[in-house]
Formats: sequence, C-alpha cells, structure tokens
Amino acid sequence: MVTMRPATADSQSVQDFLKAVYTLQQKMERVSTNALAEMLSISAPSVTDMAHRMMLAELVNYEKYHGVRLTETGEREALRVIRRHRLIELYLVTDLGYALHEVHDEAEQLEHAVSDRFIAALAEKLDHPTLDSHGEVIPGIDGTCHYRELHTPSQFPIGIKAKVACLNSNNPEILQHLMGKGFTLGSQVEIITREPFEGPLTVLIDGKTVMVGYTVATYISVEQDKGAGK
Amino acid sequence: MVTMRPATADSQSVQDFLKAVYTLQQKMERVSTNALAEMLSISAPSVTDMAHRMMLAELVNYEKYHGVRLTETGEREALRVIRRHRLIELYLVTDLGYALHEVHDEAEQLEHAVSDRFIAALAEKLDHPTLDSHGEVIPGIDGTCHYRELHTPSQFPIGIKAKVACLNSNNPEILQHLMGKGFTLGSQVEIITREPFEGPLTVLIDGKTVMVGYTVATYISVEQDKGAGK
DNA sequence: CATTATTTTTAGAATAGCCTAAACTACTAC
DNA sequence: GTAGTAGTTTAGGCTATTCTAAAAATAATG
Repeated sequence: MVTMRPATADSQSVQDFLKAVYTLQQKMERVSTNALAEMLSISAPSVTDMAHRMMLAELVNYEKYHGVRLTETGEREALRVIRRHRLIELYLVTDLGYALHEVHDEAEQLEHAVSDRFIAALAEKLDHPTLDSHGEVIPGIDGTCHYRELHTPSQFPIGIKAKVACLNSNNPEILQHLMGKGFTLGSQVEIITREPFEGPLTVLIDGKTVMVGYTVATYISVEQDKGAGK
Repeated sequence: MVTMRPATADSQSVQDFLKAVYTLQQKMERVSTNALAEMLSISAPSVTDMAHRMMLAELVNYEKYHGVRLTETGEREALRVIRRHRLIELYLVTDLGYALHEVHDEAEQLEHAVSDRFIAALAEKLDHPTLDSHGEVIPGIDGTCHYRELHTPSQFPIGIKAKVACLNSNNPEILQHLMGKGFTLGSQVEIITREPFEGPLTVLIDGKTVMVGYTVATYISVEQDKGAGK
C-alpha cells in the first residue's frame, strides 16, 4: 500500500456502494465486506479497497475485519442517491408506461447520469411524491423519510383486512410472479390460511383467492386498513 | 505497441467519438486527429489511440497521418447515438420544461445511460418526431434522415420571407443570446440589411427589427417560406 | 483451548481512458 | 528541393475500477 486517494463521492461505484451500505445497514449493525461484495456483485478485495478509500473520504467508518458503517455525510449522500433512483422509477411507470418489473435496471443506470435539475423536474411533475412505484419511501431533498408501519404477510394476523403497501424486490421474475397473482400496490388483501414450517399462504386479493409461497411472500409488505380495528 | 484491443462500440467515449466523426465528416472529406481532439476536448494522442482501436473494431477507416472516416457500421452506430441524443433533447423541452439552452449537457449524459426501451418510449410519446428542439433532424431507427433545404441568414437574399428552421449551437450563452433577440424555431424572419465585411445583419423577426452579429448568425438556419416564390 | 473453517485482507495485475514530452511526417514557402 | 512549421504519432505514465491467488485474522467446533 503506497498511498491511497480518497474516493470521490460522485463516482458511480461510490454511489452504488453507499446505496448498498444503506440498505444492508437496516438489517445489520455493521455491514461486512462479503455482504457488500454479494450485493454489488464484485469481489471481496474490491470492497475492502473501496472501504478504505471511502473512509478517507469520510463517507464510511471502517474497521478492519469488522465491516463498515455510514457516517452522517455518507448517509446523507446515500439518501440522495436513493431519492434519485426512486423518483426515476416512479416516473418511468407513471409517465413512460414502464411495467414495474422493468424499472429497476433502467433507473440504476439513469440515477448516475441525471442532473439535479432533472430530478427537480421529475419531483415537480410527479407532485413531490413520497412513495415510488414499488411502494418504497422516497427520501425528501432534506433526507426525511415518511415511514409507515408495514407487515409481512407471513406474520400478519389471519382474517384482518390490509392493503398491499410495498413490493420489495428488484427481481423482474419475482415481481411478475407477484403481480400475476394480483399483488399490486393498494390491492386489498386478507390472509385466509397459513401452513406451518414456512409453508404457503392462502390469501384473498380483491375478492379472489390465491396461494403464495412463503419465500416469495417475504417480498410483499402490507399495511393494515385504517378504521379496521385490530 | 504491444497488442491493442478493439474498441467496444457501446462505450461512452467510443460513442462520443462516433458522433464527433459524423459531425465533422459533413464539412470535410477525412477527419483529422486534431479536429477530433478539439471537438472532444481530449489530447491528440488520445485520439490517435482511439482511432487505432476503432479501426480494429471496423467502426472507422483510419490512415496514419491522414485522419479517419466512418465505415458503414460506424455511420449506422453514429446515427443511433445521434438519434438518442436528439430525442432526449426534444423530450426535455417538450415534457420536462427545459429551456433550449439547458438540454445539450443533460442529453449528453443521458444518451449513454438510457436503454433502447427508453428511447422507444420517448419516440412513442413524442409521436415519432423528425426534428429536435434545435430544429435538427432526428435520424429514424433505420438511420433515415429527412433533410431540408436550409440557408444561413448571411447568404439568404434580402427581402424574402423565411422561417427560423434550426439553432445550430450547443453553447448555452449563444442560444440564450439568439432567443433573447427573438430567434426561436418557426419565427418569421426577413433580412432587411446586411453590412459588408462580415458585418451585422438587420433582421425583421415576427414584426420586430433586430440586429445580429455575423458570427452569431452562422448558428441560425432559415428555410424559405413555402408559397413565397423566389 | 486448540484446530478447523470462514471471512477478510494484502499483493500483484489487468483494462479503459486519459495525459505529457519527444520523435516523426507532411506540407508550404522560399 | 530543402528548411521550417504545423500536425501526428510513439513512448511512457497515471488513475479508477476491477480481478485472482495467497496470506492473515476471526469465528466456530469439538
């Protein structure tokens, strides 16, 4: 290791890295090299290297062998990138006729190419939305996130009415599978039966009964209907 | 020179190179290294290098010390890139409220990030236009270009009515200057007087008399009004 | 607690895209 | 037709981002 220059916050790979750390941080305290390598589809050594350079840039706090965590600056940057991504996704569906399963890859490219001017225009045109086309929260320009209380179908009580609030996958096949069964944002759902040992669920969606596998159901989030007492 | 790998046609710099060669080819038989270096704002040696790699990829025909010319494949690729660029420019103005002088830089980035799916969506939404927001021809998917017979104000006969058909600049200052004087696409114009020795022109635009410098006028193209016999 | 297995890091290397400085061509003008 | 200048190319280098193979550290297991 000769010298090492700090990462520049506006590079594509740095932005992808920030996003990945942010996402993984919601599930784990510190984010491991391997987890990042997996999510970013790059090798572990590349992650280590990036972690070093991003620490120099004060975007993450990195401890050898103990993973990474976003600094305050890092989190701010991450939220900016996520805001871009999600505004673009929503726009693609709303104004350009994209299907939900098509938007992720396109937005992934666009988010790095687009200017602040462009993002502002989208936000304006979409009337400053807080949820994207997957139902995920779009952070505000100031980084604020309007979170809701969401549940996984696999744990939501049987017999209670709820609405589909989020389809948490970027995998086109999974999204198509779910939408094919009737899971679209805002659909009314009610769990009818649940098999033990991670078995399938029977669900009533907008009046139609369907079955869903346990695994694939983890990509759905529901929100209890307002007014429907617990 | 050890070995040299061919250029990949989908890289950003290759696409910029193709566009630059295409543009310069309209004015000169073979396109010189220096002309390209100038247009692309990179050094001459970088151009030479790229020329080599693009010849291996059969995108240009390059002769040492005698510049470059697009092959058939190269021209096809160039037109694809230009189509993207211009569709995006038009879209930014039409649907996202951009001013003309803002679109070039944005489109320059977007054209490399956007998928064919995206371009198809734009073309559809804009109803398959053949002219962009500058008034430049948008090549069709098959590469066809619907050219018109255009003239420079500096050479157009005095006293003949015409319409502004194209504002050929990507320089925001120049565009703002011209639009400030009333030169917008479709405006009626008539040359009133012309000073010798590359002097300024007096022009009647939509009923208003303005003066324009010779140099800046070269960025305007006009088209003679139909029906107005010569 | 020692050994094994897993995870992470170091070392060394490749590629695309750029650069500067120096060598070389080609054209132009006497 | 040769000298000088303008334009081009070669040589050698640098950075960001990635990789593989091997070494080192941590975590898991008996």
